Amino acid sequence: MGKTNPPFMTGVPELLVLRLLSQREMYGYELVKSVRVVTSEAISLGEGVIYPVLHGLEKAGALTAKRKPVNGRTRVYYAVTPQGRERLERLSGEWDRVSAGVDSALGEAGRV
Amino acid sequence: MGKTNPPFMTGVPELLVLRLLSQREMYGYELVKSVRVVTSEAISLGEGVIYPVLHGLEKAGALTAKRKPVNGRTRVYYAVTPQGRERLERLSGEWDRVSAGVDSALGEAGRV
DNA sequence: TATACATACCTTGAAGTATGAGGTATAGTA
DNA sequence: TACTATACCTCATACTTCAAGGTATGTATA
Repeated sequence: MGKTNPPFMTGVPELLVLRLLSQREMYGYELVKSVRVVTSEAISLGEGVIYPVLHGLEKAGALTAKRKPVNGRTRVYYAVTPQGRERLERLSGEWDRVSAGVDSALGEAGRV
Repeated sequence: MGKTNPPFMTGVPELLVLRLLSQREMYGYELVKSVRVVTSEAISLGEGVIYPVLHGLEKAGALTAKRKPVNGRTRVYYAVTPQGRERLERLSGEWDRVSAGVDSALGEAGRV
């Protein structure tokens, strides 16, 4: 259903999640809202995107999970591991390379 | 086999092809080399990427193809249609939105 | 002559991944 | 009572890049 493979989004959720968690621990639902805020509403990721990313990164050893009961509800807080930081730096570098390349191409010889 | 779904690349080949062809007609093999040049070697797209994109865009009405024999070899020159220009503008806007969002998130509160 | 490289087109299989919709459950509010 | 916000989760789908391999001609080199 829904449109898959939207342009330019591949890898973005993982990058944003790692970036946000590198600043402080957060739980999934919180990340969903934070992404909207830190991207100035430019990017909005649903829970169906965030949770699978979180689980995948935990499985890969980039994150650790910690369950905390708060107000009768359970929150799962995630923190970045050293491995996760390496991953963030690698991804971040990739992003810089690709975005610089595209911007360079778009900028060539004036705008359309 | 080969690594698929590389981060941040989804939609990039299409954007670059449309952008390059919006400046002048080119043929596939030429586009392969041009992409490397205009992205300052940051992005390199193989023929296995370029040709399918070209065929897809032609089928979608964004490009027109014109066969020209040159030095005994046949070249297929592609040109952007008005529809293709709309597509370029739409894609270009998407790129600006997403990249601004990511850069904003990466820039928040200092680098890692 | 033989060898290699550049040009120029093409197809195919594989594999990852963002998305919307749907599902469960509790707490607070109108 | 009903609705909204919080908070977790799964699933099917379909799209797309990529490497590798294939064909064929022209040109340069040994």
